[in-house]
Amino acid sequence: MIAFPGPPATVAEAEAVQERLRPLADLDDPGPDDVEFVAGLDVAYRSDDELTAAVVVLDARTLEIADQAVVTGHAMFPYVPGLFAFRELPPLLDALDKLTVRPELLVCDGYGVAHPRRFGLACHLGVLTDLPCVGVGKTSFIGRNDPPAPARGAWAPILDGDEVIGRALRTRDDVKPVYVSQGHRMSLDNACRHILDLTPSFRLPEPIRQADRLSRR
DNA sequence: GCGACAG
DNA sequence: ATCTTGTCGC
Repeated sequence: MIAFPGPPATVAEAEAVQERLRPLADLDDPGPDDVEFVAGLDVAYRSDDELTAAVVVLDARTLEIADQAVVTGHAMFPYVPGLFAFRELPPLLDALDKLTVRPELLVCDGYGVAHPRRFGLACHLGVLTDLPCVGVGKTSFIGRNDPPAPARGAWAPILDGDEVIGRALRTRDDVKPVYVSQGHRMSLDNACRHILDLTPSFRLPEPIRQADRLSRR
């Protein structure tokens, strides 16, 4: 695990960190076909800067909880679209360190390469842990996409100009899609396959739902 | 120049 | 993210 350096002092510095780390994200590794344990990560905000980070490890086959960890802390960086990893990363890394069961795949809320500098939270988290990592956003951020067909499993590419940066993936019939993008060591195809497997009942993947639930307690 | 803008 | 009532649908 690479230690998280102190928070950047300025927006420009934070952007420079992303530019510097971007080449370290592995977008060519297709990633594992199967994993035993998957972790979902989420952060809830209590007030302006008090936050609670939660990580829940699930058995990827049964989707039962195998381990979990919570960390409360204070945001050391303001919320700036494109830079919110600098708010959530420190407590999330602390929570990951508290785990007993080691996940082989990370699923985090927010984006990976579908980001202004192609280095969203999922990339940052993946690079620092060197674990396969996928980003799942709940709302659109960067790029444009046609609405996918209404059936679960349907998807449409998220395009930034000619570049495919992710997929709008329908995880439930007739429910708005989630936005999947590569973080680290996992292809977009494989990522979407895993996300569908991890989303049997609700709109959001089970690891994220559980982490969200845990973070608000 | 003016909005839009993950959580 | 969070502040929040009722309401539609399975």
